[in-house]
Amino acid sequence: MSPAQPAARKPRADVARNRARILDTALRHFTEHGVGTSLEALAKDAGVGPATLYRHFPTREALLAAALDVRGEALLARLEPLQALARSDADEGLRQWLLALEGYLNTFSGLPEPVLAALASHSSPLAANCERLVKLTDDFLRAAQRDGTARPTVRARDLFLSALFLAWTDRAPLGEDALPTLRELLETGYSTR
Amino acid sequence: MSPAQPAARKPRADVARNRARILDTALRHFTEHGVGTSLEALAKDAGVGPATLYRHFPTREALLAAALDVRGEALLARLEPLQALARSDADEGLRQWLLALEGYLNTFSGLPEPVLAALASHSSPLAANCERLVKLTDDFLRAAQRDGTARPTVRARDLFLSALFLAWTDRAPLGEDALPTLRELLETGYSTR
DNA sequence: ATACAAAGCGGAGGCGGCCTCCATTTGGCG
DNA sequence: CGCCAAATGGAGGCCGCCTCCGCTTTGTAT
Repeated sequence: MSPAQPAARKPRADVARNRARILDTALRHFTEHGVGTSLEALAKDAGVGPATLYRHFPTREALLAAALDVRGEALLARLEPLQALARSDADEGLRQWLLALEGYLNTFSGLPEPVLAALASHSSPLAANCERLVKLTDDFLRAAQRDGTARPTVRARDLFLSALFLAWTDRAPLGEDALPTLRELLETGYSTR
Repeated sequence: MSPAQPAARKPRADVARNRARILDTALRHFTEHGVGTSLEALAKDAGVGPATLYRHFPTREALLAAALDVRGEALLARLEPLQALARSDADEGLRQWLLALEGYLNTFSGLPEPVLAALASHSSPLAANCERLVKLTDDFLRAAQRDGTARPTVRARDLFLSALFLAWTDRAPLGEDALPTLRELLETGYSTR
């Protein structure tokens, strides 16, 4: 039932090729110039016209979401070990997960902004990605709460936002020790120790 | 010694007039459209050419700093009562001050970004403004620490960043109760209760 | 009052980024 | 090989940033 009655035409080969080129270039440009990089320059560098870029990824956020999915694989690779850790030490597992999350939210400079917007908008291509991460955070949090090492009033979204906050400030060269101190403050806020 | 030898010329009258017009319009535009508002439109609305705007305020940040100084008066008006409160209840004084700070950092939509940048850059027109606020936060914090209601390892800059974070998330329509929960988490992080 | 010069002014225009038509090309299929 | 739908990319309109540069305004000296 999913394909309509007339036999579907095989998709053209250049579509996939162009999509791959664009995504590849996007990863480079987002990494080097941040999420605000010029899409025009990106398209030129990928060897396609602006229209092609916009056809494949109608908005900057759509492209960003696709690029994040690629980078997200690295995060997911770290997931299982952390889950194992959490089973023996829920507190440490949660802490490490939040650190990994912070790193991920820092994948591209300027990423926290659109992520925050996505958290609120619910209709952004990034939203699904974020919700999955909040869900995972919730798993770690629940384990820690069962162990009594995390306060019961804390919610997963709060922790996600805390990691987002840290990622946000990461990019600004504040003092040497500003980040660790902030992490500690937040940790004190959610943990029972 | 401050004026050079030849008698200085009285400054022209239109300079002050234009500056006032621009600043006035800037307050309106920043309030209505956020810190990213079009400076071109702003200039037109103020009845001056773009060049005049840029002569008075060479960068967006300079204009923003001037506008914030105006709005800052409202914050300073709340300062003395809060200081009085802090003398009798340092904990509550600090909490209220941080709330006032959060509100101030939300004066214009999008303000947290440039403020964070200013905190790091040290050469931004906003930097002086920020440092003054950090200094004030330090006064409240020290009082609370003397009273033993604030952890001794916390620093004023951390609290300022916390308020900035809350202001940053304020603008995103997250859940109904997201903000209070976050405030509570941060509060738990810096206080001894 | 008038003339002068310095200071200030604003429009015009170059630049770069965003995004969208649409004429042309590409590639799958018979 | 030829057809045709799908995909492409360049051209171009729009907007915002920012800077010259010729002109006007304003204070001051006569």
